[in-house]
Amino acid sequence: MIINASIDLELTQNSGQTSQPPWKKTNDSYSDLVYINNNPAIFNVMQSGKNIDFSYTGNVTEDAAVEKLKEIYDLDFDLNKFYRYLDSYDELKDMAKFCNGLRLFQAKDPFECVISSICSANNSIKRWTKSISDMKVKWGRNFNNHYSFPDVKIFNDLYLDDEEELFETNANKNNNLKACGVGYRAPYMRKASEIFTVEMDLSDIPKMSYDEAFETILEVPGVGPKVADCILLYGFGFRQAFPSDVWIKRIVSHLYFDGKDIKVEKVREFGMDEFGEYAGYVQLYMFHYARKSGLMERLK
DNA sequence: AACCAGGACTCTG
DNA sequence: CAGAGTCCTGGT
Repeated sequence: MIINASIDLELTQNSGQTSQPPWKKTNDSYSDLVYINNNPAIFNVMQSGKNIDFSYTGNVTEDAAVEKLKEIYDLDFDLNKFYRYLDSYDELKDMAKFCNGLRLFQAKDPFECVISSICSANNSIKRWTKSISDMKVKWGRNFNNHYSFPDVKIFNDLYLDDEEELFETNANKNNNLKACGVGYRAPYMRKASEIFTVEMDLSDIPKMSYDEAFETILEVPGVGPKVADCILLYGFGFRQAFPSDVWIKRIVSHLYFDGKDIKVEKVREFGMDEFGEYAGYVQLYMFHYARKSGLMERLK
């Protein structure tokens, strides 16, 4: 069925948002395993003009499936209104045309988003997406050749590296976190999953204010300000988050501060004050505008 | 083959 | 409290 909402699927899938790695691509369609009230379904999406051609299999109602699809691709977000907003500022004018149809790519699973975001720190998109995909194949549930992200309980029992694995058991090898190429982030990830079993419940986050959620998620090992904002934006839809890293710093500094070197922390405050509810989207569009327009090369 | 990029954390002053 | 050094891996 055609879902009437403009989006560029290719762009959105490959925009490096830390909710999840890109979905499995077969010919022109992307598919993945999605759970709706614990019922597995395979979602399949394809570009159809400006819209999405959506199909699914699984024991869920069409209404529930479409609703979930809208959540994941943020289809209720009014892109045209956002483009009018961008057009009204000299600094942001050019961005829409370089990123037309780019939308938030939101988490299917908040825990997957947390681990993906921790994994993305000090890392490349290519590398963290491969790590997460490897984890899914190793420890996720298999449903019609698609894999879920392993849940907290499973994650809790994982070994960190070959040594630990060998010491604990003489069974498999390469069945540990470091074998997924996460390096020194492995202990952060395991500690994080421990926290979610004993003292923090991810389902509480949506009930909090942005500030409270930010402070809470910062407590998780391996989560600093940038990663916290990624989790809040891509995992929980807090649009006022403005994830700030070196690239956003360079871009903001170039556009608004005459190239002056400013602290990443100041960039975050500036973005939140300046863009309000659009902060998350502006950050997304800035980054891709810089990539596609050649600005990134010039800022290096 | 030696270097570099990328955030969070830890240690130092 | 700010600034510097370190962590791992894939890429040049």
